[in-house]
Amino acid sequence: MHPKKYTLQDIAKLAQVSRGTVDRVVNKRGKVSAKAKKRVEDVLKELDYKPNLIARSLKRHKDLVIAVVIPHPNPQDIYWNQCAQGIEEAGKKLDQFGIILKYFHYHKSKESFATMLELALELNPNAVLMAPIHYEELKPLFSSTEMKGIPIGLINTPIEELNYMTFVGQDYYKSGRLAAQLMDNLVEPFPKCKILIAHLGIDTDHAIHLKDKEKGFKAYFKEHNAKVEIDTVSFASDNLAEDLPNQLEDFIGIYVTTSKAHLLSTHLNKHPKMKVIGYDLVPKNIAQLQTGNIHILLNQNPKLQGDACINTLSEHLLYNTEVARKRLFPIDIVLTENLESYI
Amino acid sequence: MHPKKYTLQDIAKLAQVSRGTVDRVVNKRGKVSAKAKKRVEDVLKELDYKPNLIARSLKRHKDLVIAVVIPHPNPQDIYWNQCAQGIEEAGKKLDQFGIILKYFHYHKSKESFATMLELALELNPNAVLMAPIHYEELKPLFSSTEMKGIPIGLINTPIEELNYMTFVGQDYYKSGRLAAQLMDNLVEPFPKCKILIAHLGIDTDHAIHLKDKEKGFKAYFKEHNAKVEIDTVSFASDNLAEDLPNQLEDFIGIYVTTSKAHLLSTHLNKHPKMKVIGYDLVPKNIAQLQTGNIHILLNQNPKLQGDACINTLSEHLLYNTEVARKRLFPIDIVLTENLESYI
DNA sequence: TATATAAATGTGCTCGTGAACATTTTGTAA
DNA sequence: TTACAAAATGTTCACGAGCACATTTATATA
Repeated sequence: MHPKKYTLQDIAKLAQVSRGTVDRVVNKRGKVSAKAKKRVEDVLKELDYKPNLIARSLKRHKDLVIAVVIPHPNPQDIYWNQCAQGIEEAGKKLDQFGIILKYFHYHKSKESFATMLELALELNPNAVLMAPIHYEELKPLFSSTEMKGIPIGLINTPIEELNYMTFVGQDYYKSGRLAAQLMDNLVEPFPKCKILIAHLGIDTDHAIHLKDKEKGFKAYFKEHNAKVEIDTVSFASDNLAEDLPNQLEDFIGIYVTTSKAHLLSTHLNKHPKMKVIGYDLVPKNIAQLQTGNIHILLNQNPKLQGDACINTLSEHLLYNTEVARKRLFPIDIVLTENLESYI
Repeated sequence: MHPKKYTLQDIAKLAQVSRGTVDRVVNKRGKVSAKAKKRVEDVLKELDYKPNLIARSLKRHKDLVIAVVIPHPNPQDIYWNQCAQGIEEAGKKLDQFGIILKYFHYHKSKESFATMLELALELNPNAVLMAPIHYEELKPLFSSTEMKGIPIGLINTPIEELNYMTFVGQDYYKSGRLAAQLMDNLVEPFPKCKILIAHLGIDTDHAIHLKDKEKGFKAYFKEHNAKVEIDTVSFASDNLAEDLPNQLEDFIGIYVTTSKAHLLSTHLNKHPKMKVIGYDLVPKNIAQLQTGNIHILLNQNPKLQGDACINTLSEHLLYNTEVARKRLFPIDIVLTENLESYI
């Protein structure tokens, strides 16, 4: 049942060559005659040889370095904070295998990002995990020859033009569609109703995604409930007191595309029937979910994403496996009754 | 930043003893003088020595065996089928580390389970992963001395009396509560409404869980919407034609606690406004979700559960780590708009 | 003190691979 | 054919820990 494990020595004997030759074929080091190469490859295929990774990483004494270039995980920024947590936890386990992570946390400016990426590249890392928030500014750095050959894992923002190896994130358009479906189920079917899309406290790092969410949200209603009227507002500041439309009573639901849904709380007291859908399990949002001001939170699972991205990269470094180019995480729907299971 | 890794040899030199002596101290093999032992232990503590697990498992030539005792994963039974899938996929990666899985699939009878568990124990496995469906019958087997010392991972059913090492599963009571909340949000607030809890096509292996779901469902409504009337029906057979109450029109929603919600389809055509919540992403359920007969599916994520359980056990075997005693998975809420991301 | 015996300590080989090095075979030009 | 480099192939050691075995040291007995 369980396949016997073959060693280089076994292969060598069967192919009637030395272990060194097999090693050269397996690791594509060249210096092997075509004839020998074929014999070895035949045996390799025949026995389905898989190198013993334990032995391999024992022998390799130099550490493999993964440079992690992400926004600074300050506690206020739950997304990157949790993401960093996932990365660090995954990193601890990889320590065993001689993989070490070097962190380059940047502040949210193009300059900081560029600096950190350059610093990271100076290390000559074996792989780079990064969140390319300022993607336009990135292009010159990416095209530089320094980047050549280093496997790149992207998180949060897939930039197709880049030659990345793997991407971990979500589909923001679908996230918007899902929010719309939830809203559609939540609100009572009035003959006429208005819903507000609110981009609150927007941060440059997610601006692009917000547009995708908006598109998805609108697309859903266009397909399923065209009589619903949808307005959109954006506020960069955290202070909504005077900015929010006074006529909130016209609306029956608010879709907050950022993690700032909790900012609405003071306004919501006047509109107890308002349905609110927001993002991310930040403490303030959780509190509002429990008081009933927020009805649904969508969880992007940044921690799992960080974990997944690091694991994909390290798996590639260690085992040279083919990796999925895209890994889209499901969007978890969080209500009060299943909140606990997510935290 | 990164702590240097010390080897037995390093310790030996500093403690002015031989590598063998250090080895004896580290592995508590005895045959060391008190004086030497102290010297070595001091150095060990000083340098915070951690054995290199890679080298250790390279040397260990005998495989570690995990016996997997779960219901037969036939394609009809999506839960165990996916669970087995997760286990097998996790197993493939562990192959590398000399961990092999031996399967003992049982048919759903006490006898079959007992037989398989005994067969598994005869192997003298290093760990056991099992789904203890027939838990009452288990007790004698568990108390037997054969079980002593073998780490046990439970999946699906936590049995507190057992001395298991780790459990992976869900909280069924909370699952019921969540379903209730979703139902509560879905149905329009009529002055009087009746909701049906349906245990359809019940299988002995989940019978206990179904009761928990029912309790949770009822508890939620008792707390939040006491005027809702809740009826309960159970059908073991798959043929509901004559069994289902004719007066379905009295009900406004149905909570199906099993993966058989799709069986309702023929009846639902007559009741287009009926809200249905079911479990598991089986193809038939998915089809009904897409046609709109089923509104929400709760996904128990059996595959991830299998993966998690195997990984926890093997991590313990390889690295002797402390493991979480309980790992409760969130219940995913699946609508048409996020269905794709789960399959 | 010599001798037997146990306890303590040290040494050497092994696991499978990678890489440096040593050796053999092949190819090419005089 | 000889000479000699280049290419191909073979050999050896190292990685760190575990374990069997060899060796040294301490203790007890006559």
